[in-house]
Amino acid sequence: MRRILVVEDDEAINKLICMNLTVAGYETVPVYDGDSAKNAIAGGEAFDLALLDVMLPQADGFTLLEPLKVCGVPAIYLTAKNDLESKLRGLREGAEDYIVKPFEILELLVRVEKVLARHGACADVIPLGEVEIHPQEHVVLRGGEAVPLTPIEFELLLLFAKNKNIALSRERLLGEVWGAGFLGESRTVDIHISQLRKKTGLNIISVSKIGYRLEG
Amino acid sequence: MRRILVVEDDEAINKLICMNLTVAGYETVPVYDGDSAKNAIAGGEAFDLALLDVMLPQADGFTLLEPLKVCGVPAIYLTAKNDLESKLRGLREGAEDYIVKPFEILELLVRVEKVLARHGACADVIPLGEVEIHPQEHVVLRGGEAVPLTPIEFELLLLFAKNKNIALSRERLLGEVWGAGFLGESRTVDIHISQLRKKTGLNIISVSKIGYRLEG
DNA sequence: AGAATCCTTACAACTTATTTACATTCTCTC
DNA sequence: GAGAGAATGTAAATAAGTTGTAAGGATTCT
Repeated sequence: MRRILVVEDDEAINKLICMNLTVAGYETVPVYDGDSAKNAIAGGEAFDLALLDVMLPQADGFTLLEPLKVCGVPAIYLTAKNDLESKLRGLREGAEDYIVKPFEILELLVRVEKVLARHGACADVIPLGEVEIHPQEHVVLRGGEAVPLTPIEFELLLLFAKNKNIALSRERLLGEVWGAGFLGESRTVDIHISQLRKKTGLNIISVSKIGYRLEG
Repeated sequence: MRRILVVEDDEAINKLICMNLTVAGYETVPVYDGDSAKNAIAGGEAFDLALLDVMLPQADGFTLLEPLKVCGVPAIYLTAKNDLESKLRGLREGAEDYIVKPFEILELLVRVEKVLARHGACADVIPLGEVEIHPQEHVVLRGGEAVPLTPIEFELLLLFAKNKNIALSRERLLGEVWGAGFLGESRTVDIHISQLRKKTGLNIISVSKIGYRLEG
């Protein structure tokens, strides 16, 4: 799910925006002044997009562009004034788009959609401690280094990542990774788990008589 | 120098736009109705951007989007009416931006600049290490030397270039390069990959059981 | 007809999966 | 808490499956 930072001091407008974005299927993080916005950005939470009011208490919208750029988060400006100069400044300094209030909420949604589509390709990582899974690339990194995983190992890891801290039975693992029709009664699952542990260093715990659980 | 197609039936506005773009250092091609626009687009002249009035004699602006998309030319819509529905339609169907008349010429210039900056990287040349793809000219260079690629090889390469570092399944490759209805179950994809590797020297990695990934 | 391109076949080289086997750890009862 | 028995960990061997690529025949384009 895409996370959108909404920086807007007018509470009513902020809520309106967040509500509509939520309905449209986005996760929103509302923030009401420049400093809180800075903290949110610096705080390590990864956002896919920021909506920025230009006129803010404390830091104004423009000063937020720089830290956002560093993190690779695109921004759309909102402003009450149809002021050419501030439009130009925003766009020139790296904002992806600019919308003048009062705006139609639908137009906002479409512009959000477009900006996300343009930036979309790169926002797909599952972090797991020092390990990162990149499903699109079909690549797993450990401390920045690529870990060579076989197809079954990759599928297994993905399944564990999606069910962190949940015990998965051998039957379930066989069913989801190998497919329904697996015959040979054996220790197959255990061997692959062993390999996964060795290669990724992840804390995959055996749950006696049941199966395994990824702790994290 | 960037070439911009200006499609606008109002002669005064068209001239105004062209003049300003020219001063800003662009080459402009003014056109005054939908059919002439279609001809210009089909005529093989490569444009870097199109400014499209929505309300045109003959073809309306929307019908021009499709041929532009095929050639990879981004578009900005211009319209006299602040009409939400047409805005949404334009953006959804692939326009890069939308400007409502009367607009400040400076804002137009900045938005043109931004769209060109976004497309600049991918429209003309796609660099891939010592290999360069020129999509418009349908040419691939390796260390300055032309590499003779067959049509399928070229399409494959383009798809990989657009999805650098993303694992593409054989099914996806077959679907996008060969078209939906490909029957013969076979090793066809692998053979063409093999050729591509040999001809371009690119690092196309096999992703076991899945397909291939271009690393770069 | 000639040339280019594409697909299939075929087999070698390589990668991955499973089994076997034994060491180790865990669990549960007494 | 000790010990028997069951469950798990894992190395190595074997089996199964995938991929690389050369060669040849079919098809289309010129």
